[in-house]
Order: sequence, then C-alpha cells, then structure tokens
Amino acid sequence: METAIYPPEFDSDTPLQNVLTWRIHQVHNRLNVHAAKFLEKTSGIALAHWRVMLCIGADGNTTHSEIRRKIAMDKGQLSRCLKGMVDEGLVVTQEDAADQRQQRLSLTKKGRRIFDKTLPEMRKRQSYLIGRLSKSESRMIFSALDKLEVAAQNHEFL
Amino acid sequence: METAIYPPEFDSDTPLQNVLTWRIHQVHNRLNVHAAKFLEKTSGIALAHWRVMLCIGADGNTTHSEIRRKIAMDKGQLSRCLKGMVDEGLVVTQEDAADQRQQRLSLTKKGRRIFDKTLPEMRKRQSYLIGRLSKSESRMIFSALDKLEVAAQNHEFL
DNA sequence: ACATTTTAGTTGACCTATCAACTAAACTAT
DNA sequence: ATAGTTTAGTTGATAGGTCAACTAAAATGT
Repeated sequence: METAIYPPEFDSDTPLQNVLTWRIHQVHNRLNVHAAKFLEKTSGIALAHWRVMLCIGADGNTTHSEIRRKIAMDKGQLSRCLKGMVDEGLVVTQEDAADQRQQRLSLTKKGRRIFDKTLPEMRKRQSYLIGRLSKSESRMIFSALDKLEVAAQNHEFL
Repeated sequence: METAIYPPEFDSDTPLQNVLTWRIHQVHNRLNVHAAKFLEKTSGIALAHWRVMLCIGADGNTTHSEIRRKIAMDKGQLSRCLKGMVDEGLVVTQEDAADQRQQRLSLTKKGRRIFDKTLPEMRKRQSYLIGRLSKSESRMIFSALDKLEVAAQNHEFL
C-alpha cells in the first residue's frame, strides 16, 4: 500500500488541519504568543525587541541594514523599533566615521544585562520546544522549512 | 557519533537560521506573501477572505462561532472580515430562526463561483509546496507542528 | 568635477491584528 | 417568572505591520 496520509489535499471532507500552510500559520501564532508571554515573564521585553537584540548581539556594533539582512524586517518598522529601544535605554547609536549615512548600534549596559539574562532563558525554551520532537522530526522540520522557503520564493509557481 | 546538527542551540556563533521558532516565523511570512500574490492572481481575493470562505465552504450555512472554532480567529476581526465579504457580495447572512443571536452564513452565487475557481488552484499550490518535500519531510513536518502547537499551549514551560 | 544612481535611514499614511467594552438573546437555577 | 450567567456578535481603542515618499550621504560613470 503506497498511499500515505500526506500529501493532504484539502476539500470539504479534509479539515483545514491538513493544509500545510494553514498549520504553519496556526502554530506560528501560538508560538509567538508563547514567546511573548515567556519574554514578558523573564525580562519584560517585547518579542520584536528581543529579535533585534539578538541581531545586535552582545558584541554590538551593527547597523540597520545588517540587521535587516539578518531578519528581513521592514526598514520603517526597524527604525521605529530601534527608536523605542533607544528610548528604553537598551541601545545606543553612534555615528560611523567612515560612512555618515549609517549608525553603529550597540547594547547599553542595561541592554547587555537584559540580553545576558534573556539568552539562556530563550535557549532553554528552544531546547524545551525541540525536546518535544523526535530526532527525525527535528531534523526534518528544518529541512522542510528550508525547502518551503525556497518554494515560496521561486516564481515557478506564481 | 551521536551528535546531530539539531537540536540547535543558538548563540553568537549559531546564526538565527537555526532557531526553530525564528525559521517558522520567516517561512510563514514568505508563504503568506506567496499565498497572497497567488490569490491576487487567480481570483483577486484577500487571503483572510479565502480562509473564511474555506470555512464557510461550498455548502455554507455556518455561523461566526463555528468559523472561529475552526480557524481560531479573533471575533472582532472575523466580524469585520465578514462585513467586508458581504459588502463585496461574496457572502450573505440570514437570521437563524431558532437562535436570534446568531446568523447563518453562506456564499452568494458570486462567492460560490470564486470559491469553485479558487479551490482547485489552491489545491495545486498545496500540492506544489508539498511536492518539494521528501516523503519523510512532509510526514514529519505535520507531526512536528502538532507537537509544537501543544508545547506552545501547555503551560509547563511558562 | 559633476550628474546620476544607489544606499541608509526617517517619516507619514494606511491597513490589519488584538484586546476589551458593550448589547442582546438564550440558557440556568431557584 | 425572574435574576444571574453564558453565548453571539459588534464596535472602539490601540499596537504593530506594510508601503511609499522623502532627505542625505556615498558610490559610479563620463
């Protein structure tokens, strides 16, 4: 018998549960909610701030564009996000001597403290989540995501 | 040698690429963009409208709450979304004789026409996406997503 | 050297998502 | 029956995402 449960075709009989993009959408939302609550509890910072922090990293000295290359974030959004982080005293900007268009970004002492506190917690969370998966699930989900990302960007099917 | 590439711990050396929740976030965004463009091309309807349409289904006669149970959508959002769909002539509401609080929802002829045109296209897209994956990837990604969803909702790790 | 294009970042307009307050109908329990 | 609670859906306030216009600096090409 060759017939697998997947690939699932969806129709009135097959519930939305089996539509891959739909499942990703749902799970993504729930993980986001979870991450936001988790961050709220551990360090009180917003998810977007945390993601940007991760990009700046402990060493700092990044720029807007570098961050954007890493996390594919809208530049307006990033600009405002960083402004918020500067206001909260998490990040400092200093001008780049060589290129006056861009600013070098680093964490403040406070930002660094929060970063250092949050990183291990987020690692634990990551391990917890991955720990729920079997070996092959955790291997396959990464490669599947890679392929889906490519598939979504190829214009083959558009 | 037992060491696998995964589960990936993230730190300054391990790029964000290996953070599972991050990857899901990225891939989700790209799939969304792809889906929206695809729908734009095939039937000109919005992704949110399509999702709701799928819930109403060809047979129709659903209610707000039934849809919400299926797709875990905010009720305010759904209310406005449906209003838009009614304005566009995709959906009709009629009052439920037995329960005056709720409305029965169905597709209009126009809505039905778009639904019938879009469904096979979206199926093709789904098959295309799943087709990029190996058998075990497509099997494992579904089970992994299921487990992650549970993990994100359990308060074990919160 | 100077006109053109590219890159960096900011800002404004708009659109969607999320949360909470609200009205109204229906159920529940005394 | 009727007070209290639950369920259905609407609406408003607000935060966050997306797109495009804009300024300024740097790179490019003649």
